[in-house]
Amino acid sequence: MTVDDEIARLAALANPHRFRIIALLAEESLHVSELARRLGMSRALLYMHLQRLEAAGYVTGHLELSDDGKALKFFEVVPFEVTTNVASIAAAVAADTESTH
Amino acid sequence: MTVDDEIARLAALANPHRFRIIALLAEESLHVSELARRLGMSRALLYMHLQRLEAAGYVTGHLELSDDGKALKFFEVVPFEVTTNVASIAAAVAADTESTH
DNA sequence: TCTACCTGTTAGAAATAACTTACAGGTGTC
DNA sequence: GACACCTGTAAGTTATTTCTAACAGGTAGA
Repeated sequence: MTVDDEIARLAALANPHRFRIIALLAEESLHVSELARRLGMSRALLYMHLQRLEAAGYVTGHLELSDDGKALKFFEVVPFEVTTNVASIAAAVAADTESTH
Repeated sequence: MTVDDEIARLAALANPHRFRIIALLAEESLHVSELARRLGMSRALLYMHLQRLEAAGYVTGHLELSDDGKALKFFEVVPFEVTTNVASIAAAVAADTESTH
């Protein structure tokens, strides 16, 4: 695990909106507009946060066709476990300085 | 654990400089100027990062008097283990919404 | 006194993240 | 056609974080 990777994983989680997104999706898979309604935030903003979460691998989205023919983008959580401690950080930094030299 | 607390813990780690600071201090306790020299960064900037780390409880600093009478501010890591997963996030969000109502 | 260290703070610039507004396009129903 | 849903993006603003430059003050030795 490289430093950039670990930081990306941590940074993607470090946001109150994204916490609430994960908490909601943990209960049930929801499509974007419904999620925006429940969280009381704009769809455009939600998209940004979903992109960050998806880029880090915490959630995944897929288009689904509803009964009445509408295309809905559903998102669901990808179970994860992020563990960071002194040793893992030291190892990441060491791995980085090794590869650069 | 409240949402703000967990986010503060995660955000405090999510920075390459702070990773390197922790990695260095994991090997040995160092004073600010020496640390700045090894990392190749300005003291003012280092101070900012150390404050964030100390505020989150990852490092701790104390003044120490050297043999020749100079006051040196040494920092050392406080062993930690940060674990985050879907359940812990859901719990934090739930605890938050409980207390607000 | 001058030099070489050290701690500590502040004001402002620069870079990044977060957020808003405003689009364009689609399907189905009244 | 008008309305009520939906996805998706781009431009521009605001807020936050990060970083620089500059300062004030201290001790010890040549």
